[in-house]
Amino acid sequence: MRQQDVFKAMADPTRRAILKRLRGGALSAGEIGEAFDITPASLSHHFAVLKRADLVRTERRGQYIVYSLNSTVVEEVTRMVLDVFNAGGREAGGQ
Amino acid sequence: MRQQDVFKAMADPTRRAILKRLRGGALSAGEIGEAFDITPASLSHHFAVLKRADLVRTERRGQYIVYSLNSTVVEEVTRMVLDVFNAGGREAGGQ
DNA sequence: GCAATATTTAGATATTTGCCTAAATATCTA
DNA sequence: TAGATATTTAGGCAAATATCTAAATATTGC
Repeated sequence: MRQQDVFKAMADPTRRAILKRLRGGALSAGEIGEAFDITPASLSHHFAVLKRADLVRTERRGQYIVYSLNSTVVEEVTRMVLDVFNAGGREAGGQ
Repeated sequence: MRQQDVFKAMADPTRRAILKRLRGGALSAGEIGEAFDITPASLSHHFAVLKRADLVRTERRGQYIVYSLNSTVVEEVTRMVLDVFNAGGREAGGQ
């Protein structure tokens, strides 16, 4: 999980909204897309960014592909934030 | 402190490195710049982004302009991350 | 006040990003 | 296997971003 990918992924409002939609549980790509006025192709691009950052996991369920939050994410992203600002006293660099 | 500005600001590796340089205490623009192979003008642009996100504060000290981390930042940014992933049980939305 | 130093602003250029349409791929059902 | 549905990939365009050089602004010390 690279800091660069994670922060880049979270910098887009649509992607943050996708993550928030997933807080309630796993959803298919189509179900996620219902909330956005954007083509499926563009959505798919955002999914790819979120996956590369390892913020979401996917699983094919028949015809659908189901997305869910990577459950370890909160802790890891929080750690990254603390790393940048040095809270927690560590000096180690996350890059 | 808008989520959009904060996450955008943190998405750039140079800006994260600037923040990390400031963990040790306040530094002038020039002192910060010593660590980067980039023109003062480009640095200044990054400072503006960090200031707009309210991640850093500035103070003129004679000829110099001194940058420091906004000390309330760690808590606020962490709260934003938790908001996106819903840790902490809140439902309220940070936009 | 002038020259020197520090920083920002303006304007230009190259890269990246987000979105679209069209086409490809995967799975289901008849 | 053919047709329908769900999702991704490819290719292109416009807007945003990161960088540069040059010029402007602010402050110090003589």
